[in-house]
Amino acid sequence: MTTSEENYLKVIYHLSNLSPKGVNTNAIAGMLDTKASSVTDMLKKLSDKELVDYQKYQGVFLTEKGKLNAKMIVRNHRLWEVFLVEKLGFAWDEVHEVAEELEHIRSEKLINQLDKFLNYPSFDPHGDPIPNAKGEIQNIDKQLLSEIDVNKTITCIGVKDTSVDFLQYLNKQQISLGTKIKVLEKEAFDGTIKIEINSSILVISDKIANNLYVKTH
Amino acid sequence: MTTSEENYLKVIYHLSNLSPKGVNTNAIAGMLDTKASSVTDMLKKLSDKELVDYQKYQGVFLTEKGKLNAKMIVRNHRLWEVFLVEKLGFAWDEVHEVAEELEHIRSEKLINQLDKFLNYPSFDPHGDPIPNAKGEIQNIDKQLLSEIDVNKTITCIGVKDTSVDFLQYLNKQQISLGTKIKVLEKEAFDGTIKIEINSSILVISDKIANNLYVKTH
DNA sequence: TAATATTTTTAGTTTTGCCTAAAAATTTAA
DNA sequence: TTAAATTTTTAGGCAAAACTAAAAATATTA
Ligand SMILES: [Mn+2]
Ligand SMILES: [Mn+2]
Ligand SMILES: [Mn+2]
Ligand SMILES: [Mn+2]
Repeated sequence: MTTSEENYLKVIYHLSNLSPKGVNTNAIAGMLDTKASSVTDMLKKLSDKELVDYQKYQGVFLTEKGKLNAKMIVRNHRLWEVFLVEKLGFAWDEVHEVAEELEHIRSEKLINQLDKFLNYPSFDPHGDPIPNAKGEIQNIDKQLLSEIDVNKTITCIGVKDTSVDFLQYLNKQQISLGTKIKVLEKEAFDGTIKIEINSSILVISDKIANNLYVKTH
Repeated sequence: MTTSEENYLKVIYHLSNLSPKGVNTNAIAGMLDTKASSVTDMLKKLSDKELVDYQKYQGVFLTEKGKLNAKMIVRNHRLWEVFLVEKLGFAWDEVHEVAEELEHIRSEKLINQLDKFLNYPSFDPHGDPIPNAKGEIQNIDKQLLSEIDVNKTITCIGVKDTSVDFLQYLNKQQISLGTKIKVLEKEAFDGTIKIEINSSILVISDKIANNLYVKTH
C-alpha cells in the first residue's frame, strides 16, 4: 500500500465513526485537503483492492480488510506519538506532524518492538486509545466537560480537538491529561463554564468544554 | 527534497569517496537498481537545485550544499540503526532496510532529540561513523583484517560489506564489534587466514578478511 | 412535483520518477 | 589512428496522484 492509500484509509476510518451510513466524497476531500475528483479516483483504486465497499454516489464503507489496515496505521501513529513525548521530550502539540510521517514506515517488527519498548501503552498523549497488535481497542468511559454538573470534580483524560491551537491554549491554562477540574458554575445563556484548577479560578467557553474529555471519579 | 532525490544524493555521496574524479551514471544506476537513463533525468534535476555539479558525459560531483544534505541523511540512517539495535533489540543484520525508510523522516527536532536520547553515539552498529548535527565526522584509524601481520591480536571495529549475508556469516562465527582476533597464519597462495577467536581456531577466506575492519591495540 | 442547488463523477492535463529503444559521445583495442 | 565496444544521453511513453472544467446524479426547497 502507498502512503497516499494509507492516508485515505485512515481518514475513512475516522469519518466512519461519525457517519455510519457511508462516508461522503466531500468529507474525505476536506480532511485530506484535496479535491473531490481526486477522492473519486482513489475510491476506485481502494475498491479494486477490496479495501472499501464503494458504489458511486452512495458513499463508501471500509471492508474488514480495510478496517484492519486503518487500525494498524492508527496504531503506528499513536505509538510513535507516545515515543516522541515519553522518550524524546516532545510536547503534545508537537508530535502530530512527525507521527503523520512515521506511521507509514512499514515493519511489523519495528512497531511491535516499539510497543514493547514503550510498555504496551493503551492511550496516546492526547488520550486516544492505541489498538493492540490484533487491532483491538480498549475504550473507556468518557464525557465531555460540557456534560458535567456543577460542583462535580473530574479528571481530564483526553482532547477531542487535537489541533495545535487548542493544545497550546490548554498548555497556557495549565490543563493536561490528569489535571483535576472542579465545575463551579455553568452559564445557561452561552454555555460558558467557571472551573477551578489547582485552586485557581478560570472561565472557559462552551467550545473548550465541548472538546475536553473527562472522567468522573 | 523528495525521498528519491535524497536516495540519489546519498548514493553519490558514498560513491564520491571511492571515485573522487566524478561519479559515473552507471555506478549510480547500479547502486539504486535503476536504469542509466533515469539517472540522467535525476542528475539534471539535482543540478537545477544546485545539489550537484553535473556536465554531461563528465560524471557528477556533490556541491557543498549537496554534500551537507547527503551527510544529514547518512546521520539519520545511522542514528536510527543505533536506536533499532540498542533500544528495540534488532540484530545488526536486521536494521538496514527499516533505516532506509526512517532516514527520510524530515524533522530537525526529531533527529537531534534522538541523538541526545542515544547519548550522541559516534558509530553505528556496523562501525560506521555518525555525522554530528553540523555534519562533522569523526574518523578513526582502521585497517582491514587482511592487512594484519601474523601473530598480532586486534579488535574487530567495523564491516566494509554490510550485506545481510556477510553479517549473518559473522554471527555464525561469533564475530561482532569488539571481538578480539589473533592472526595465526596467512596463506600466500589464496589469502586464506587462520585466526583465533575466544580460544577457538577458524579459517577464513580473503574475501572475509577484506571486509572486516580492525584496530591494533 | 418541478426547479434549483449541491454533490459526485468523468474527461482531459500536469508532474514525478521510472521505463525502452535509439542516437550520440567517449573509451578501449586492433 | 581508425574501428569496435561501452557509456551516456535523448526521445517518447507509462503509471500514480494530483488538478480544472464540465457533465451527471442526487438532494433541497419553493
Ligand atoms: Mn496525531
Ligand atoms: Mn494523538
Ligand atoms: Mn544501513
Ligand atoms: Mn550501518
